[in-house]
Parts: sequence; structure tokens; C-alpha cells
Amino acid sequence: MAKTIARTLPGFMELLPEDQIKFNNMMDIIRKNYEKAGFLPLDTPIIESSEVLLAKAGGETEKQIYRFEKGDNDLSLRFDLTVPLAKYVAINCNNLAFPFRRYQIGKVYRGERPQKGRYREFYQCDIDIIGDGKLSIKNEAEMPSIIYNIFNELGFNNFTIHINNRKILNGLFEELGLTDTSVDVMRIIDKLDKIGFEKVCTELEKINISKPIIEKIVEFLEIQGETNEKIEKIEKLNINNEKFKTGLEELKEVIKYIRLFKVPEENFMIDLTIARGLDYYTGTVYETTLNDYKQIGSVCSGGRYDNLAEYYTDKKFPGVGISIGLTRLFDKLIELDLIKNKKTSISDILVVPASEEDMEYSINITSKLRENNIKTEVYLEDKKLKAKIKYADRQSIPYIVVIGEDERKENLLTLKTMETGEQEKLKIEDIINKVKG
RNA sequence: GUGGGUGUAGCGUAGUUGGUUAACGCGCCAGUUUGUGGCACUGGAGAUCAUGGGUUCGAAUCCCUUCAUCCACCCCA
Repeated sequence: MAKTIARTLPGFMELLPEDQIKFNNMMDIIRKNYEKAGFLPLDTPIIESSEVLLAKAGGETEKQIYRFEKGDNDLSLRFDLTVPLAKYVAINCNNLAFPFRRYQIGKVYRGERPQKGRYREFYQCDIDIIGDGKLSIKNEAEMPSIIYNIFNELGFNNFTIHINNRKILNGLFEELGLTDTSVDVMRIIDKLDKIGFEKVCTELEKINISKPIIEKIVEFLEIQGETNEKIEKIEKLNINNEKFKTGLEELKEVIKYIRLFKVPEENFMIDLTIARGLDYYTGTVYETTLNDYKQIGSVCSGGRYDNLAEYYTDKKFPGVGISIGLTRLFDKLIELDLIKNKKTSISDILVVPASEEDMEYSINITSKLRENNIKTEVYLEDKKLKAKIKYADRQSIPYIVVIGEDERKENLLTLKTMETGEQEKLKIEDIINKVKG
């Protein structure tokens, strides 16, 4: 029979068990930290009606969304977790306690040309806090503290959470008379870390921004110093624009509470150059970089938005959220060989019957070990002993228990530590203690 | 959507002034070792050189087609 060529679509991540274990470990850390801060789990369907997903029409999402028909239904795969959240809140707002703190970890889909670090299916790990009508700005300070805890636990210490407030930039643009082009200007500024000041200026010239104004923008973006210094310098500019002033006040308050949430000074900074491409952010915005690996780009981004569910309801739901693009993050970390090889096996012990006669006894031992919460596998195939041991080696299982005629007669088990090759005959209780310890 | 690169065993590559049986490393399987994995040694399996066509006495190598894939831009996580 002619066989079909087995292949995985480009842009889809598929891992070997060893890497999948590492991936799951990262996801567990993220989930644990989200729950530690009191966020509630949420899962929504991967498929939604196109009407709902595309309520906010236009632009890139429409181009990149996977859309299809099944019968008369016009369906789409979700391209982020925020839009489904908006729908969910609009439907369930009467049954939710506000502020609603939810986390969601799930796959999202984007039909783009795949390339380095860009996937068509990838995991997003989101948290959002949604207010009913109002939401305190203090929530915007809590987000960085959660980011801090996660990246700390993931084993990075040299990372920076960049913080800015969109109102500051928008206010500045207003003051400079750039109302029509502010979105474009924002997008160009967002590329600063990638293409540098010179090219940003060229790009700005291209969209007909005059040189004196470009100079003013650059001058503003180049403000340097420690957090408090920066705030002072911004204040000294005496820009008399309401939006700008509000933004600055908000930024000051967020900084104050970030400190209260115990984010160390070296792990956050005011960064006037981050703008974020997405248009729905209205206030505070965040990006997080690993400073030793800046080429990765932002590993966790988010911000404040004023009206989450505006396309589904008249009620106002302001919110703040962040998202970790886990698939891309993992991909980069693997590429840079940055994931510490803690443990790549699932089982702690492989029970190895020396021959078929030892099978019954071995299965009993396996059950006992499992009853004691030890992750245990038993090798059931009729193969040579060396093949059985090789299996444990391949799976990086740290211990094997060999059971043969001698062991059964003596009522002792041979425990072999794979890494050192040492082996000793022990009672099952001793093995349980040793492996657990 | 725009522009560029690349397709040779499972993976990574060598082989291009066209010349017999396509080479190497890793991996895989077996044996040396019938109660012991990694290391070493020995042997083995595995490739219609992406596809279709053309040029030629002769094509992995030159030309064209198609397909696949990668990178960059756009945009984003």
C-alpha cells in the first residue's frame, strides 16, 4: 500500500518527550504563580463564531485568522485569549465577582507565514483583571510583581520589566500637533530597540513629520536616568497637556505601588520608548526583556485597556492584562540552550523483571511503589535484560529495581542508581525512603 | 501580501571544470557480554540525490517547471 508522507505542518510545534517535559515544567511554574496571586482558571473554546471573533473588524487579525465554514456556520479559530475573555465577561457578568481575576493558558491560531520564532499555533498564558465599571490603577502595579515572580522562578534573574504609559506619548503627540498620525508614529517608535534612532528618524520623515518635531520626539525618548530621575526630568519639561499630565500621574502611582509589591528596583524601569503595536491599550503598557538575551525581544507584554467588551455590551469593563507567549519563549530558550536539565524523565523507578518468571512478583512490587507515591514503570516486554536496562537509560529514569530469582528468595530488591551504576540489595521500605528523599 | 535563499539516509553535512558501486559524522539495529545501560571495538540496515521535463554517450552536478521548506519585510507572542 502506498504510504502517505508523514509530516507536521510548518509553524506548529511538536516536541520530543524530553522537551515536552521541560515545556510542561515551565507551564506549571506559570500556572502555579497565577494561582498564587488568586487568579481563577478559565477555559474557552478554540473555535468561536466568526461574528464574535471579528466583531472588532479590520486590519491584521482579519488577514491572519483561520476562518472556515461547516454547514451554515461561519467559524474561526481564536487568535488570542482576550477576545474570548471579552465575550465570556459580556455573557457571564452577572455571575462573576468583580474585580474578576482570571488566568487562561491555551493555544491560539494565526495564519501567518511561519518563520523564526513565529508560529501558527502557539500557547498564550494570560492573566487579566477586569473591573465592573471601574478598576483601580493599583492593579496595574500588581502585574509586574507577578511577572517578577514567574521569571525569577523560571531561573532568570537578569530581566527588566519596561513600563510606560500611553497617555504620556499620546499627550506629547497632541502637544506637538500629531493627532492624525499618532498611531503610525507610535508604531515606528515601538521599533526603536530593533532599528535604532537613526532609522526611526528616517521612518518618521517618510510619513512627513517635520524635522523640529522629530527632534523633540527623539529628545523626549532619550531621557535617561534612574526611575526617580526620569520622572523629575519628565516633569521639568512642563508639558501643558491634560493627557500627558494624567499619564505622568498614573505612571508615578504605578511605580509607587510596584515598589510596595516588592519588585526590586533592578527588575523594572520606566521606558518611554515602548509603545506596543496593539491599538487597544489606553494607559500603562509593559514589556519584559531578558537582558542577557535581548535578541529574543519581549517575553511578556500587556497593558491597561479601558473597555474590554465594548463590541458585545454597553457595560464598561476596564481591565489590565499580560500575556506570556510560551511557545515562542520556549523555542528561543531551547535555541540558546538555556533550559536547565533538571529532570527529563517522568518515572522515578523502572521495575525490571529479570525473566518472565519474575513478572508476577515485579508487578506486585510496582503496585506497592505506586501506592507510596513513587512514579513507577514496570517493563512488561519479554526482552533481554540489557534491553530493559537500556530502556531506563534512554528515558533517563534515575533508578531501576531488578527482580530475579535471588531477590524473590531473599525478599530483597536490587536497586541500581543509573547515574553512578552502583547497586545494592534493599528492602522495599528502604527503597521508598531513598527514592523519596 | 512583498523580496531572497535552500532541497543528497531519521538528523547534520561532503560531493559542482558532468564520468563506474553517492561519502562522512551522529542516531538506529545486532554482536563482543544468556543477571546489567552509558564507554570501546566489530558488523549491519537505511538514499528512486524534493518533483516532472530538457541538454548529453553519460546528470546529485547544467537549464526550465512544480512542490516543499527557511530567512527577511509587514505584523505580532
